[in-house]
Amino acid sequence: MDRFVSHHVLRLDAKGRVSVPASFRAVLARDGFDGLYCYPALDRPALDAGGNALRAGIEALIAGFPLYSEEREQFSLSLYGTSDTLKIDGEGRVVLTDALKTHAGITDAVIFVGLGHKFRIWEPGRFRAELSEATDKVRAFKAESGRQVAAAKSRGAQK
Amino acid sequence: MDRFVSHHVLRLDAKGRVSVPASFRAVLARDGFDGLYCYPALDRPALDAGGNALRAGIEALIAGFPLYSEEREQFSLSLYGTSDTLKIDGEGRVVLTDALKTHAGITDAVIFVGLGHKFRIWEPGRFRAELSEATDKVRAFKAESGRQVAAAKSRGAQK
DNA sequence: GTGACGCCCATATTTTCCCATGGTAGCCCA
DNA sequence: TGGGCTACCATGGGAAAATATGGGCGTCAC
Repeated sequence: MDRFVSHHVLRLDAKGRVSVPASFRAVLARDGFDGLYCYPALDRPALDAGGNALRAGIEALIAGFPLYSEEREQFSLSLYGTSDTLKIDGEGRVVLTDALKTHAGITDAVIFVGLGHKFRIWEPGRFRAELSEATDKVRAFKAESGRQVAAAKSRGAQK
Repeated sequence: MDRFVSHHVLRLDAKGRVSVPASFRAVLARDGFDGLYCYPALDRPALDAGGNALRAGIEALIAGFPLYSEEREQFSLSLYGTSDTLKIDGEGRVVLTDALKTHAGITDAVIFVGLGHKFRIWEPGRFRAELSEATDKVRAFKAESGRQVAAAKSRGAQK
């Protein structure tokens, strides 16, 4: 497995620690990253997290802008400036910073959600809303492509 | 054989394990996938499952959207976030997660139905309902085609 | 001091691995 | 053709390993 998949609910303990799901840790280990690269998601109350692959992607994005350009400065600030590299303790747990927890509204439990090359950390209640919205979109997309295929076929048949 | 065909009813044991039908395991082995890629079917109370082929299809769908686009984020969330890569034990059994069982209403038995490149897992009662509905549709379609052919013939049209 | 943090150990589950058993389908040989 | 024989399959259960979680304690900064 080299992809983050599935989702897991985990609780924070009294010291604010959370276990990173074992399957996600396995992906991080394969990726050769010791720690957890984590930053607030740009446009939603959640956290993006991952290992080298995620970090390299961001680096590439920023490297795409010319040195000293305004965009580059802004992207660097917004992405690097708010990122943290969290330590993973011997038991596979991390401690989220206050800034991260505030951004996602996290208090005593979180959901880790695999997105393939990275994963996202949510406050459980907010996650459910987001998931059902995304699922509706995918369902609509599927229904739409079904109609297009049917239409293409009937055009072919008439021809 | 490199296609999932036929259907098999199997029971869950006290630990929640189910044997994957041997013929399906053979297809998975040929596909070179160690484990079972499984997720809730979008628009019915069943589970879709398969190996690399299935997984690659989903990956291709997601890769079709630009990185960081809203669609990509939502598709990843809904598809990867609800997928599981189940381990297959030495005897060819898997354990379905609670989320998967809930989606399909599975309690103590399931039916595996081959669909060619993937297969579907149902709670047996729901499958029977789905099957009879599908059969009615096919029957109606066949009757309708028959009428069209007859009509064409009566007009004297030739192929 | 005092609080935050890193590191270590404890423990209840859950999961994984291994071995056992009964049933069945196919096969071989008389 | 019929009677075993064998191989494989679905299923059951026990024991070992891994996981999530809780807590103790020393260190370092302030």
